[in-house]
Amino acid sequence: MQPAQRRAAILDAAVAEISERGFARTTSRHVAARAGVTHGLLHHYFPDHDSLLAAAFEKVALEEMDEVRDTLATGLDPLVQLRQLTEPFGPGGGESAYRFWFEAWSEAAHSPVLRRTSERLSMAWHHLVVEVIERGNMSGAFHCDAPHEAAWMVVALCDAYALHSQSGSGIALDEMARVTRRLTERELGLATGALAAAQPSIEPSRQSTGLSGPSAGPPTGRAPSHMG
Amino acid sequence: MQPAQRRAAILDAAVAEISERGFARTTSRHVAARAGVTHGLLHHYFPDHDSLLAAAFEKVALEEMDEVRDTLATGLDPLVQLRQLTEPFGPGGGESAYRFWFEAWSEAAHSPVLRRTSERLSMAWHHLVVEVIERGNMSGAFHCDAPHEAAWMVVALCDAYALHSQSGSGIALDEMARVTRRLTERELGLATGALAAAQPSIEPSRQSTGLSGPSAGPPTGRAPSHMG
DNA sequence: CATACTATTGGCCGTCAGGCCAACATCCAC
DNA sequence: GTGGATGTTGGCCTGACGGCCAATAGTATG
Repeated sequence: MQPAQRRAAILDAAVAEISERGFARTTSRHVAARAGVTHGLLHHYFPDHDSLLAAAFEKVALEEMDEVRDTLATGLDPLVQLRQLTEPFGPGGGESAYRFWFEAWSEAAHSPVLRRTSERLSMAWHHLVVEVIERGNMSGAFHCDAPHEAAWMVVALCDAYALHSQSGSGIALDEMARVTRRLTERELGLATGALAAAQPSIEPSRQSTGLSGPSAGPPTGRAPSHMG
Repeated sequence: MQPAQRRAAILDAAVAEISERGFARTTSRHVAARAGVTHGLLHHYFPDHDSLLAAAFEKVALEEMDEVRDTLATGLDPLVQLRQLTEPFGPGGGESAYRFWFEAWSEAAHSPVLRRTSERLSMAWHHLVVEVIERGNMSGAFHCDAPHEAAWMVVALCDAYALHSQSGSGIALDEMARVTRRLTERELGLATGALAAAQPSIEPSRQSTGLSGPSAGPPTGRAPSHMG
């Protein structure tokens, strides 16, 4: 196996371990075992344990930001894009894809490095939503007089969505989706049900984040709203 | 020191350690050191490490639910109560009080026990908000046709608030507070600024959660919106 | 005062973590 | 082919963890 592949395999294993056990409980030996190498080899690719965790986090973060850029570039109807933003879970699940980000949020409270990357992603994601809203305003699809604040509402509600799905909640996920949709419609001056009716004419291609195993998420599932 | 006091001191130390280091990194020895006892003594009060963590979590959870009940029982103007719900941070901070709950949310993804308690608190908190909204509807202060969903929005936004404050966010906390307030006003048919103008005539007494050190939070700070 | 029970100490054990490194395997350049 | 750089192994070290327990101090009760 080529060094680049080996390194990628180790990072994939690290991401999987972090998703399952959390940053604090992820051990070098478990990552090595999952990647199919001995623990001594990790030191060859990453100088220490923290470097491995940071690299794994950075990998997922970069892929997420690429996905944000791709979504912006599709040129789809703003209404359709917004629906994709407010419907994080496809039918049949996809919660597991959020687990890594939830761990990252939690760890960011302890790690300045993760916190900075978290902030970058948060801003990028908010910016995406603002852009979509403003495009919808221009095209006449929306009537939102405060895109900046409305975007924060959408982002925050999606984050809370992820939080409830991971930490145990009395609210049903479909109810949460309905609430998010209703908030979005109200803030954007849309008619009730307009968002649910929006269907993509073209499904944009998505790159895997490495989070989804064979049954980890829906084919069209996307990563969490942002991460911070 | 009486056994009950000692046990309480140990639990307080455990809560503080969990808030700072997280569940996974909290060690018996550190808790013992913070409580001013030797590590061997912990085994006298708690059979094992998990029991200690669970007891610490239960302690904070129970205090939180008591506070929920107290808030309901004050009989204050619904508008004032709602403002208290949507303004989790007093002037000058109080973020540290959220840290324990954020850790609990994260840990709930790994622990069925914490997850169940989390769900209980989530339901209790949502129920409180629904009751406040319905009382406001009856008194004429609000005009909300969907208290159930509106309550979830408020709760979710407050949770996202806590999340952003802990995990690093590009959004300023006062902006988040403004967004939350604006959402609440819109969902409840209030005039813009009505919530900010609401001032409590009587400040209800609050019991400490044991989270706030000398400079941990504002005197009037309350615990997070709920926990799940 | 004596006794019994509780609280508390401090040390020991086995386990496992991250870090380190000598040795071996592999592969490409010369 | 030879040699050196690179990839890889597996064992060792130190330290810290949770769990455990014999010994001691303290206290209430008779």
